[in-house]
Amino acid sequence: MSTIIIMNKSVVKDNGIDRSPRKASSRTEKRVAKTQKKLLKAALEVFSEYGVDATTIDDITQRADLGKGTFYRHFSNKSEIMTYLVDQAIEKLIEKLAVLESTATIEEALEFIINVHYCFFLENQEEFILLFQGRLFLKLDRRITEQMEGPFNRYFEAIEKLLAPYVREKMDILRIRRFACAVAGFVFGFFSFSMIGMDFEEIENGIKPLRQSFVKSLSSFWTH
Amino acid sequence: MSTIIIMNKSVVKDNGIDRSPRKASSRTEKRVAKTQKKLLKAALEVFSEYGVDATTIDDITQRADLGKGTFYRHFSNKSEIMTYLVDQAIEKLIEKLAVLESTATIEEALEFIINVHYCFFLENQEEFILLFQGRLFLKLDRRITEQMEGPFNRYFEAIEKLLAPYVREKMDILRIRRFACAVAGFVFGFFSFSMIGMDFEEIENGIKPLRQSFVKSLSSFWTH
DNA sequence: TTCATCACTGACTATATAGTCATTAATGAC
DNA sequence: GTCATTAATGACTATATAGTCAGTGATGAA
Repeated sequence: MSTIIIMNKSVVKDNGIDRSPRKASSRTEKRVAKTQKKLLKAALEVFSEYGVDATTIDDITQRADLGKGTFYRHFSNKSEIMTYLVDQAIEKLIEKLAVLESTATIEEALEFIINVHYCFFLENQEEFILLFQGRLFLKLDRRITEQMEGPFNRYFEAIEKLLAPYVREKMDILRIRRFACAVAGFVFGFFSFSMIGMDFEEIENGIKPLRQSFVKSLSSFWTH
Repeated sequence: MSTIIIMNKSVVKDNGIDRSPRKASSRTEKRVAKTQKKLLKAALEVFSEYGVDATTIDDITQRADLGKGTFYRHFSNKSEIMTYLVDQAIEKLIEKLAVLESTATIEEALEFIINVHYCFFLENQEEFILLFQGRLFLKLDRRITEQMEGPFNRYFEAIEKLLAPYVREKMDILRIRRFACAVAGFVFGFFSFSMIGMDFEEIENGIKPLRQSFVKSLSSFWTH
């Protein structure tokens, strides 16, 4: 009888000596990873093209050039892969927000936050559209909502964390949340509407001066 | 052989004398109108609850307490009833925008525009959610897009028309469009994000001071 | 009251999609 | 090279939904 226990994606020896963390992830694991990546890429594409709701599993697997059954080896349904992608996108955004230097003034901090969103929008349009849709589901379908409140709350917390150093003693947590809403709303909203009949250069020309005034007004609101 | 030509919903005499615009719309026509109203109300409800995509025709007719066939007597498919509702909602919003007095200053005009959106959001949450979804489709499904660009363009034109009197000679049409985007984006975006974990009073407290600073910064942007 | 018209109905059909599973192909241990 | 394991496959089934249509009932003209 073998002493080797084979688990989902890793092999573990149970005889005292645990030889190496495994040369492991040989070709099979790489293939699996590659397949999953293909699925995620394809899903992100079709989600942003057709919308999450209108997308079928066949759309995803056809775009990924994989069999339908393969999808179900990796994800249990459409909602799962969407949640995964939303999570990933939010994480990306949070990561970019995290590098703000602590020496910045409130104006610099706000400018930075808006700019991060702006760059994210420019460089990751598919993710932006996905998040925008995801945001919408928060009000529409309670079941999906529960899966997605996590990522979106982390997003708000990240913004709140950036603003925390500038908070005066008795500033309400609600006030900060409101602030985060205003910033996120402005950025998402402006870009979303900009997407009708404006090209990139126009959007860029449009956002710059508006960003300045928005930052100015927000910081004067912030500091009373 | 009768000289009366019966058309879809009106009766026309073709013998010279056209007696009255018809006592006509007797009970039958009222019943038809009532049925259509029930369908529209039900559709608006379920669209805002489940989302347009997730809604089925059965959802609509069940909510309206009508047979499924009845739906198809009034609308040819889901997309048609959605377009109708979007059109209606935009018209409502435009109508409220149209009453701005021409004596207002630019600050007053901006304050007014934002306030109209705010009231519309408070009083017509279902329509607001529908428009928000409709806005999203503009980028997602080219076929639906074509049906809906009309209403959304009229919306932008309405805002541009309000701002036109304050335009300096050589102000670009693009600049005005950008401005309209910023306003619409700010309002839609802020409310949309506000809907997560905020009640009405909080939203009201949140929007007021932000609106003031936003108006101030926008008007300074406007006048250079 | 009678009867023609047409709004309304909901069981039915056709179709699209989710999810399954027996089969095939690739991998890696020996 | 052989063989066990498991990833990938796509034809298949079960189900949900769109859209139809023969039948029912309300309306209004005579």
